[in-house]
Amino acid sequence: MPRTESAITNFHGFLQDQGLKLTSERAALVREIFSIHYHFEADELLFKMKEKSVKISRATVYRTLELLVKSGLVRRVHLGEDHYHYEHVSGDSHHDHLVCTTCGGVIEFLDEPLEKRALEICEKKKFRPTFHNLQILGICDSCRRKGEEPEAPDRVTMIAARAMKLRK
Amino acid sequence: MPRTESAITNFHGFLQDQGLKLTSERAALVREIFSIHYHFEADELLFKMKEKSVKISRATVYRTLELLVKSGLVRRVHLGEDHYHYEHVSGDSHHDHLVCTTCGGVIEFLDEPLEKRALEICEKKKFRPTFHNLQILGICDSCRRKGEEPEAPDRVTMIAARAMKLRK
DNA sequence: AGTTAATTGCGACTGAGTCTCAGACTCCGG
DNA sequence: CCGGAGTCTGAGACTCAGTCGCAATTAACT
Repeated sequence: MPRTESAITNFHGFLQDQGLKLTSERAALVREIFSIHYHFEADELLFKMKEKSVKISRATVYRTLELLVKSGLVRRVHLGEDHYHYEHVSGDSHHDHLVCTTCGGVIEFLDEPLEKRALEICEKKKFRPTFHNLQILGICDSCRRKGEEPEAPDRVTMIAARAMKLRK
Repeated sequence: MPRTESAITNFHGFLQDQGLKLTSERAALVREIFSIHYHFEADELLFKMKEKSVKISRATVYRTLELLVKSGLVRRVHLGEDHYHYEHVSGDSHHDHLVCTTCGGVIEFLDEPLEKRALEICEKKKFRPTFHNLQILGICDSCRRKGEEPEAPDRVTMIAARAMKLRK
């Protein structure tokens, strides 16, 4: 799977166009990001690098993510609550998200008629779209089956889930 | 315009159902919120109260907003970047947003075919939606006209714009 | 190899949002 | 109309994501 290396090449090209440099830190981050086939958070990435004993500072992680977003190799997504999540762009394209408020799971989808309709709306409003972001919050099938509406939308477990992430 | 008072009545009902109380602070916040006919941020609300010399602490503002969201009288929206924005629900319903990345302006819209399509997608995926949130980022008509693509998406001015908001 | 501008890490900082707890208030029953 | 139980408030400390400034380092072109 040479996807990762081609991503680095792409990124390198982008950096050169901007008069910027491809450093070992940046390359390592791209490699890591393209091995994560899911959404991730900035601090999660930082933590993974630390686990692998690749020393990269928080600032660099954030700076690199910003560059990657600008280059188009990585996309920023809002999922349900809180702060940002990221995902790498796999050559192919855009999709939207169904986010389960009970288990936190995310289902991706791409729906042509919906995309088309969104463009028509923009046209009507004379708005030139560059990107869009649709999340539908709700309850996924499996959560619905086990226990109808298992209480509050589980802020608690989501927080607990990330409590482990020691900082620094 | 008795909308505000009926909102307070609604909220009172909601609170009672939960065994909670309608305090003067909560009422004042509801009154303020229903006089803002646009999106606002939590700290902005705090600031407005301060301006009017109605003393309400930050904690109370956040706590009340949470209750209002739960009660359905206020909606949380993501707009473009950063943190949350809120808007009151005006009896009528849901809408989505076109957000201009140049001037920060927001155009609201409600499009039936699009809403319908979103529901169909949920059905297909056996997902029970409770809410959705669509933002389309791009360039609005007037920004497009004056100067094609006036540089970077103006993070700077957005930050400057809020720099004035002294804390406390 | 040398130069120079870009990059890094560090630690301090910011800003939104949360938590704790003592004192204040609401609301209900009497 | 009063008292008590339990909710609510304000203040300030705290958290957590993200940013910034700066001195030391490094990529990349010559």
